[in-house]
Amino acid sequence: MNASNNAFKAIADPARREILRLLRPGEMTAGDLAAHFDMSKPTMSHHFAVLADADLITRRREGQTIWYGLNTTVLQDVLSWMMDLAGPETKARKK
Amino acid sequence: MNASNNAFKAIADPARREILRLLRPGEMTAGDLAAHFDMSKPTMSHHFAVLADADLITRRREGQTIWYGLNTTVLQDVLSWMMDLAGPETKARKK
DNA sequence: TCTATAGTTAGATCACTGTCTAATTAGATG
DNA sequence: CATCTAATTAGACAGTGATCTAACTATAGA
Repeated sequence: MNASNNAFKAIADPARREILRLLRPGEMTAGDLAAHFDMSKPTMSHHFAVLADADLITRRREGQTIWYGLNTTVLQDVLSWMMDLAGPETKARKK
Repeated sequence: MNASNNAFKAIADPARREILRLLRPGEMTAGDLAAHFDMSKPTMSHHFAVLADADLITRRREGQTIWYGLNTTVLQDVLSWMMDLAGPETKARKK
């Protein structure tokens, strides 16, 4: 039912949150990203796949290297869900 | 390392997000919460426990019934992490 | 104290997930 | 084309997690 469920699942993992944080300033290659972690490259590839499946990152090939970038549009959904909860005490909205 | 990791894990489940949403307007009893779901009471109890462990909800006994309430303080942490990512394009902050 | 009600705890099961090594694809280059 | 580099896919494995039934704890009331 919830389309952004994948996004919530994706950000549940600390490594994936760190990947997103690293991508905040701009695109990075898969290799450079992987270098920040003490994990095998296949494991990193898996995390990239989960993030991409949730539409949290973009993927672009350039020769041999693959560039990943942050896609904030889905994050906006997650953000707005959270702000609905954490926002001002009373809720004077729809219905 | 990340203290609010439990919170991210907790909100990864759709049922638990719905619980939080239901608690938004105010406290509810375990039974009334459970009535909104097609799950056994023990399963609901498990979800309450996960949310409580993440400090996302409060727990209060009153006679036979237990009242759960939303605790937004941890949500603020999650929120601020997310806003760092989804915020304005350039980040002109601390190192 | 017996019983009914509200809720949790215990224990089992099955699916999913994070991780690894080995093998594979894709592109660049001699 | 042979080979090197970058990255992914395949397959296995252990740990976690969502769920259930059965049993238990706690409170209220007759």
